[in-house]
Amino acid sequence: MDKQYNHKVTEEKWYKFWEESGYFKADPTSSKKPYSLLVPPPNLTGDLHLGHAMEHSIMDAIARFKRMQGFDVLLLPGVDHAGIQFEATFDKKLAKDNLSKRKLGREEWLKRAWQFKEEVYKSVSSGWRFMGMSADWSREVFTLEEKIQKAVFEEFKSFWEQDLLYKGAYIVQWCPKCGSAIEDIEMEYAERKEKLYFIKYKIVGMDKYITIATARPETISADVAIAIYPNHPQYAKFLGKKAINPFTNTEIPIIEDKRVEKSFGTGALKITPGHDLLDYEIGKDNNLPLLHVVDKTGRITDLDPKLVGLKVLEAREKAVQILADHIEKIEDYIHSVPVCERCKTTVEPLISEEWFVKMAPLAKKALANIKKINFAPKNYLKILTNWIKNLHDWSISRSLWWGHRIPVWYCQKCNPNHLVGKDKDMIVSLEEPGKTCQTCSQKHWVQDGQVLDAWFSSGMWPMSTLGWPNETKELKKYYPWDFETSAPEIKFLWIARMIMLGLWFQDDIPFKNMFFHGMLRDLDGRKFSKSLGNGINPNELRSQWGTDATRMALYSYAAAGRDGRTSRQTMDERAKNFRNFTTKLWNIAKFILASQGLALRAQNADDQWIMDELNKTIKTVTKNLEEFKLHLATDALYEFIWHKFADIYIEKSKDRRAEAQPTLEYVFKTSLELLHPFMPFITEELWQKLPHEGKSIMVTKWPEAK
RNA sequence: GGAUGGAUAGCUCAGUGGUAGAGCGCUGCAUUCACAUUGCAGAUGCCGGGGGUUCAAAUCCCUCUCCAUCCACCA
Repeated sequence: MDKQYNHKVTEEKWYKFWEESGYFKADPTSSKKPYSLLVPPPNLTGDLHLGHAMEHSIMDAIARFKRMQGFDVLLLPGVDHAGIQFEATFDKKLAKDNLSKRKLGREEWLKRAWQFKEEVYKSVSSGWRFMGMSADWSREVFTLEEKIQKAVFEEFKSFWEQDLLYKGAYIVQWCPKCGSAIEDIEMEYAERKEKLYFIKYKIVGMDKYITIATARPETISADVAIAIYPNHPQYAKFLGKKAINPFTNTEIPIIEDKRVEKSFGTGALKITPGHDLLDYEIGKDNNLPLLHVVDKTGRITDLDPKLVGLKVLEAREKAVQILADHIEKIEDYIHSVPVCERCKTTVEPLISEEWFVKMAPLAKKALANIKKINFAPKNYLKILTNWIKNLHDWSISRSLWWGHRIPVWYCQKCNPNHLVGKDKDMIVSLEEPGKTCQTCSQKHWVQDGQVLDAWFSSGMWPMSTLGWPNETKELKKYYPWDFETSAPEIKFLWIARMIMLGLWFQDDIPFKNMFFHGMLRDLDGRKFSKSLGNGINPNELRSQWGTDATRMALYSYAAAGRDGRTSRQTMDERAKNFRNFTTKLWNIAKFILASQGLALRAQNADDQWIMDELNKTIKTVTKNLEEFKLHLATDALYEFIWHKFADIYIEKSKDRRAEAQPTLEYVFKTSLELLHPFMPFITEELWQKLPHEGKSIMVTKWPEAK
């Protein structure tokens, strides 16, 4: 045996051996019981970070454990097309070559986007096969590939036929930079210092004024009313009268609404239903008109001839100048404004034509069945249940090009405004319809220009990856999935959607065990991000300390739902400890193998003691793995192997070497088997050197306590 | 405003009714012995504050303080 362990050589050798032996492959035709694990698909554009490394390490440990227990394991990998993120990256690249969407046109843009996708994929995909993950790479799925496209179409079509889809003018959060509606959960808030303007409106026919407070004077020409809170001490007497908009000189009604805050400003609010969510609701309930004064590029529309063409902030300045005589006072005002999570642009609420899914029936079914899922930690059942209870309809359209294009075709001649309804000239179809329009008997089909929210497809991931809507043998055997893991970050975006869609389309929960790992953060508790430059590259850790040691270091952060703080130094310290552990294993093997063949059939109390301890360890490790408590399983193994077997038993065995040899071999071989799910490489290397049966530790039988 | 976590050794974290734990760091000793990528020994803690339940509380309950995350709202 070499004096020292070389992790690089070993890892490469055994990974290749395992893959070539077909050990990673699931076999839907086998009679073994299935155990299925669905890998959360990483974003196409993203480099894999420490969080992925932990996710992979967790899934792989469970997969290897179940494989050794005799299950037919499917560990299924995939890749996400990452809608907005990919599109933004690609557009940036095009801009460097002085190209743009407008210059290329949709068809050419998509052609190049796919080429770019291939390039990106080639450069990053090999990096995904890391941490020793025993995934069935032959089944890797991409969210835009044909199989998934078919499933997404079926999903859309079913919703349409079940009358759960509608398209409508609705107030949405619009990102002018991304040029797309975004959802609440895709926004974040940034604190901004702005001004609060107190503007006087004259009451028609009276020499009295009503003062409102607003941060957005530039939208004043889209005002359609003034609302006061009920029983306003000063203003209630103006109810039913009209006020004069000082900017446009038009008359608008004064109404009462309990949603107006007493304590904010003057207790009176200008109602701009086209550009504010609350105003939209109040406007709708009072049958007020809907006016747009800001367009989708963030500029003032021709509704306002004085400000037309100006950007929002320029318009605000000019509006304030024009309104100077009507402004009672200006206060400094610090508040949080919604910004786009991706590009940090201020989000503009405005009216847009979007597609929606009616969620009420899906939510109902999810709520009736969600308890069947075993959540780790348990409190996620409540968190998800509460969210689903308060669910709004799901806005599924995005004004992007990179994604699943909405499979709806309109007759350009008979339905030029692209209206939607069973009686409209439109067809739900993946391809351009072969038939003619029923009104004009001609073919003038144009497809809806928007694409579907990426989560509309990833929400179907548990089914679409298995071939749904076809009743494949995979779907029958592996659905529902036995194990799914995720960062808590996407519990609503992804996990809740999978639960609702799985129950809706497959009439069963998508996974039996849902494990939320914690978020790894830096020592100040901040997220890892490119812009902060605080990320830790898992590959550097692997090459310095070995994949096995890196995995073990990550398991110590793998308690369900617990965030962890770490740094390169902290990771190094932990990984170093486990690198030392691999060295220890190596040296134990050297010691045992030096006297191979020496064997006397005799036992003493020491042998009995270590066998008892081994049995206890088998029970602990098995139980903790069954309960997904990986950190406790690895703790128990580390303690047993190092401090009981090596420090005590081996030391004592030196006086009675031949007698102890069979026990030494047996205990060590069994320990390696218990350790294999966590440290796959060194355990294979050493197991192969010890007397053993079978071709690989990977497919040997999981130890049982005696 | 609502919800959910967390506060344990210098640092990062386990532990969830029965004599306070690990790793790293620190101190001392050991070295022809499988292993210095080591072994042995050791120091370090009012387990956030206060109250309660119990024979017994880091652990269960109440309360306070601080921290974090998520959700809602921000005219």
